[in-house]
Amino acid sequence: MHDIKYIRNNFSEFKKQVNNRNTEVNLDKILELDTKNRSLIQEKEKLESEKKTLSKQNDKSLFAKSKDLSKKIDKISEDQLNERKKLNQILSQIPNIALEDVPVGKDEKSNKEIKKSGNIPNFKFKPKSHYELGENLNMLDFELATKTTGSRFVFVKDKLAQLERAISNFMIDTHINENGYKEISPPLFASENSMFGTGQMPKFEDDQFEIKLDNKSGRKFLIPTAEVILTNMVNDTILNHSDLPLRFVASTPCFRKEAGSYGKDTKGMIRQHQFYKVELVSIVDPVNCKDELERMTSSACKILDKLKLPYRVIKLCTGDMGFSAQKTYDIEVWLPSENIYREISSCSTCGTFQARRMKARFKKSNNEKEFLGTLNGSGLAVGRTLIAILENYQQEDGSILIPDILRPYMNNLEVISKI
RNA sequence: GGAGAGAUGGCUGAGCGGUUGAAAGCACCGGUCUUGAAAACCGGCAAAGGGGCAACUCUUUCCUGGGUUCGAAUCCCAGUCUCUCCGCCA
Repeated sequence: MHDIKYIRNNFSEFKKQVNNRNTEVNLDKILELDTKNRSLIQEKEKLESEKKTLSKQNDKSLFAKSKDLSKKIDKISEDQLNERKKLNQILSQIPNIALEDVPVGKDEKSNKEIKKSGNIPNFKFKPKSHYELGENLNMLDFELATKTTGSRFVFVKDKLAQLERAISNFMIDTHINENGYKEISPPLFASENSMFGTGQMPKFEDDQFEIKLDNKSGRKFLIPTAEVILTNMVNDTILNHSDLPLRFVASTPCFRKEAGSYGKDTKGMIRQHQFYKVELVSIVDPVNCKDELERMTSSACKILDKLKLPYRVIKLCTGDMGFSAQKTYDIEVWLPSENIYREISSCSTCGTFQARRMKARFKKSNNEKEFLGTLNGSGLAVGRTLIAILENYQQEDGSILIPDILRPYMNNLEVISKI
């Protein structure tokens, strides 16, 4: 959510920056609504002030007049609330604006590669896809999932299930022991308010799974990412400056409808309705957002380094970033079967955009309150890491070598092969 | 599922129709004292929004939404959430 004052005072600049974000919001309407809203407020307040004075006099002869004022106030108040509602509706749909160093562009073609790391494996045979490998091992079962559940789900079995768990534990351990994150095991349901806070709602409601608890309580949604629940830990709070930075890590299932991606990545477990992800969230003094983003991204890269998987880091352009992001690095891992890099992590700073929606603030030394900076990143997507290991560590006979660093998590198993 | 209790500023907690935006304590900030710190003492300290270059000023807010009243944190109704007890339960 943007500060209306900022919009008012920097309108043309703001408009230009929002247009870089591929949105079709009627920004001129904002100014109009804002002006209307404020003039109604002035009218209302003038009458309220009058009424207050009358009331204080406690004089019977003035009661009728006061009652009359009340009616007028009610009327104006209703109009004003109406205008403000319309204004907020528009404001809540405007994406964050990008930092200066973010490339301007319409789609992924304008993204900039900024780092490449690791060696692309040179196979003496034609590398198989992760689903071929997994199915041949009898350890990935898509058909079974179709039977029990439906499309875009998978059964991971036996040693691959163990490997998946190992990946997740290894990532968490690294982040808590080496990168200073605190482990959290959060709820997987989020309230509508939390979904609003991080920006999933109202604009992206169609991507979310709503859960019906009962008829009484408020709306609940399965988290599409732990970012929602971890970031909202500071919802409506005022932290002390000395509490900062807060760094959280959680490994959770994530649930997404993947609406609008029909026909995309239908084979394999690249795009599922449910997947595990290790998520990193930082809550910081907003002046530190940029540094924290670098730190977070390198925390995520470190995982790939340790797994010895080849990857590259991409700086997303304005048109390709997520709704709440101010700047985003995607980390892409090499997939031999596709001969391309695929996204395995996305690290973003949101500046104060989410904090403003959440009313998440901190107290500065002079007691002034300021909105917090929030960042989130995958560290990493567990399912996709499993895919990357399958494909990059495959051998000609279809067995999978286990990366050294994961062996302690696998009872020192060295290779996964068909039984 | 049944029965109760509650929701007040960053926190704890008074107030229960008319200078109450709200006592008190804690926390925090400034100062005195001290070589420095602590303690003690003095002072300050809610938020959001509107107007003004500014000093400043106005309005709203005591869970949310309605209602009663000239006037509501205080009374009434509905809702949400929290807690306790009973039942059920991984």
